[in-house]
Amino acid sequence: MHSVIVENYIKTIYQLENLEGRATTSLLSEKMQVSPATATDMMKRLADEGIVRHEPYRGVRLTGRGKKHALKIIRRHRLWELFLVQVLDFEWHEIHEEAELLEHCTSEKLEARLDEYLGHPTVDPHGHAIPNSNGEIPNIEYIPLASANPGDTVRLRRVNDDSSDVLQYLSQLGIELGSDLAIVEKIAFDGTMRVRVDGGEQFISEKLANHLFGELMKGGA
Amino acid sequence: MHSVIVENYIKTIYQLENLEGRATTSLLSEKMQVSPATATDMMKRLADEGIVRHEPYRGVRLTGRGKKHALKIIRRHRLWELFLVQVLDFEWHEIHEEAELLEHCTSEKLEARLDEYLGHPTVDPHGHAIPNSNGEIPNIEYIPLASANPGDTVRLRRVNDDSSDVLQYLSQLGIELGSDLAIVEKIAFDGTMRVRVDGGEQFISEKLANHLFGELMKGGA
DNA sequence: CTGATTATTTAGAGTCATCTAAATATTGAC
DNA sequence: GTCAATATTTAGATGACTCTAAATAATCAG
Repeated sequence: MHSVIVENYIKTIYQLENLEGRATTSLLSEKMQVSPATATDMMKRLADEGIVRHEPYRGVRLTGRGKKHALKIIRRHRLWELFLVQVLDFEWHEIHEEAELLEHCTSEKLEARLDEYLGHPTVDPHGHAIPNSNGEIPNIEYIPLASANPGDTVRLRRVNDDSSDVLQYLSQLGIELGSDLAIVEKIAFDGTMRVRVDGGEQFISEKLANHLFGELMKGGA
Repeated sequence: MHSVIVENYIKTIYQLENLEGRATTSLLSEKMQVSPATATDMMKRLADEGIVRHEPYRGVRLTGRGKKHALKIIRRHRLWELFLVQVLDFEWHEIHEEAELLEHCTSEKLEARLDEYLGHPTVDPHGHAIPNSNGEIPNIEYIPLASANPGDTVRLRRVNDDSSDVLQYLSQLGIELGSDLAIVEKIAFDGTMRVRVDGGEQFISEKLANHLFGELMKGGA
């Protein structure tokens, strides 16, 4: 079995691959908070183990086996997040760090029991899909709020940000999964949006709007 | 903070101290499955940190601080055990190994939420007292089944064994916490007991009987 | 109370994950 | 297309935890 450290590299490589196409030395070293030399070493080690394919100077991509590993860890992470919210009454901004630890001490049986207790859930409290026990993950297409226009209403379905601050801020604005965000105005200059939520009006920066995903309910391009 | 490894040494020292008065090099090395040299190293390290007091060639004893550390870990272990049984429907023989991992990835907040969810419990599924959040642990006096005599009935309150096999075997015999064990006969030769439980008769070896603790209900010396 | 046995410690070394500094390869500006 | 800037890899070293083998201390039998 892999150490906690190695599991975290595998998970991070998966995320970088989804985000950037592949995990380069500098991206990996930044995300893992280690020196580039350390990232290179680990990429070579994982390549030797058949978890990734390494093209020197061009980064790594997970193999099929590597992808399965990563999805297993992500599944456990997201099951724990949901469990913390639904059972132990945690807030959505408190769960990421906890799950980051718990995901590495979860046996097959514990994973199965969590899954069962939660009724075989398909999404976590941030709206991310939970891979099934075979490591399959549905690819649900939502649009980023930033791509919507004045007159559109977007129903929030996913927040692509594990940062506690961002999630806490959204809660403060009265925004949660399922909230309908009606775009009143989009400021051309910096992309900031004025949106109506539950009767109130809020400003959402373009940067934040790029992390909010949902379904277009009415209005259009 | 301490590594998982160091936490396990601290916990093991606590257990050995309770069992044998102090943790010697050989006991510690055996329990931790490391060489005696490694145990010595760790004892010296923990002494430097003020977790234990080390008398060379005579083993270690936890300091006040060390004891607090140990009881924190044990508290988390036992809360998780109870949680696994009560919430996730685990059997009592399946929980030790799981809790052995979870105890090391439990934040203050998670510990508090577990405790709250379980209604501030005082004993775990094997009947061991759960230390409170100040690291205080009540010392409840029960008698070992082995000390009881024919005619006595002992109500089972604690099983001093984390081995999955032993617990599974007890379940097979229909014995659980709260069971009344009526001693029918004690074989002089090897101490084996014939006991009546729920209408059936079972044999319990002296070795096992020394791991079963409870209250004397009737009969006497 | 002495010698043999057993327990403990010391010495020296290995592995894993990490670092810094130096060397090498790639990329981008002109 | 060449050279400077940037990214990556290599080389050598460190700390945490582990080992084996050798040295030393404690214990026990006679």
